[in-house]
Amino acid sequence: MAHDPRSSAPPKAGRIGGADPRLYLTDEQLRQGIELLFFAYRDFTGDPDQVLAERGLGRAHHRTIHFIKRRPGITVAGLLRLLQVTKQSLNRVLRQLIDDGLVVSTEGKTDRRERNLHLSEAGEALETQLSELQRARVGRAYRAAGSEAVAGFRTVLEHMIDEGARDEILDLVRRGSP
Amino acid sequence: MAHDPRSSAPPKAGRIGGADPRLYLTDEQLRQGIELLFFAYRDFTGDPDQVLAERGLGRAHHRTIHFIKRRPGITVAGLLRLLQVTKQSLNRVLRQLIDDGLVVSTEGKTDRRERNLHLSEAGEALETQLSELQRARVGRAYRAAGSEAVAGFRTVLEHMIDEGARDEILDLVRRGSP
DNA sequence: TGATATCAGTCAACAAGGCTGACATAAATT
DNA sequence: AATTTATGTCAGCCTTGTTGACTGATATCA
Repeated sequence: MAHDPRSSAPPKAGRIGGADPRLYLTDEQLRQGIELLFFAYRDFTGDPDQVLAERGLGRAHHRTIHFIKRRPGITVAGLLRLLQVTKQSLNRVLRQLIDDGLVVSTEGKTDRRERNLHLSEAGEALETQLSELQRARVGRAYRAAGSEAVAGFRTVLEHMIDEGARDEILDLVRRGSP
Repeated sequence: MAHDPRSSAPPKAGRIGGADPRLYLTDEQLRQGIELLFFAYRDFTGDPDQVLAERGLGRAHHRTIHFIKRRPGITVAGLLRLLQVTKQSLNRVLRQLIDDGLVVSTEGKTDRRERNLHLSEAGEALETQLSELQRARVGRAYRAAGSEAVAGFRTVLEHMIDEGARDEILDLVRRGSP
């Protein structure tokens, strides 16, 4: 890093240096990136929360629904790997979704210990409603920023993911199935 | 939006027409952006959590410390506006930080009802340790992605913030003080 | 076949960190 | 003097995460 991270006086130029070789990053620039991420993510997750609250659901249910929608037939273990929560924590959420008739759990075809998870019609409808809100927000931001910015946005986010799991996660995001 | 949000079969091209005619946005692209944001943010917030856990603190304390560091002397009300939590919720966190000697609360100079919040030396040290981790991650991602990507990253994030509060927040992020 | 491992589900207990409502105090404002 | 504002606190509730222990059904291995 270019200068002492402990110096509290913000450096003059917020400029992000030249095309490639030595990217001159000040703590101030990094801190702005951090705050931007905080505020953007807060609003990004804020939209669906109201819809969810009306049905007595929370953000955890949203994440679960999202990944089941995206990877129909995913097993409980697969979902656990994606969400990185404990089995007990997921089970409580899943239990509620199944009881509410939003998620359907079926016995595994080849391995009957497994459960394959799908959205019911009602689940699909809710997922659509929720993701609509987020797609609208992201879509607005993408359009306002332009395609080059979008490419940059994605590149930075990709590099922000833990290096160890990066390739696996990116594969997963792009291909859809684990 | 271009296509029926209720159609469950993923549309070939869920184009969202708009400002930039070259920008051809499919639902798939938007969904990838959403997932990328989810995974990146998870890892981004993950680093400090271990350090915090050792001291019996959580993410809420981190956010509080971050904003006090960034805006020394901020009042309780100011912090409430930034964090958008209830007074009771913030107070619990703040109480703990003050009791642990990480945050100092002093009577307002002009208005003695107010409290001005500052980090103690110990608080500064912790903040440095925590933000170091995040700056390292963001810095790595910035350097790997290059300056153009960084600009795009910021632009998209900025547009993802609620339009109503956007200017205020961006001012705040850039100028530092509310 | 019999032992072991794996996948899923559940019970119980706990903690962090949100929330609401009610209320108290001191200081500023009208 | 009355009211409003800034802060702090008590009590209770909810969601969503955790750990640990244990069960049942099925798959796999020796």
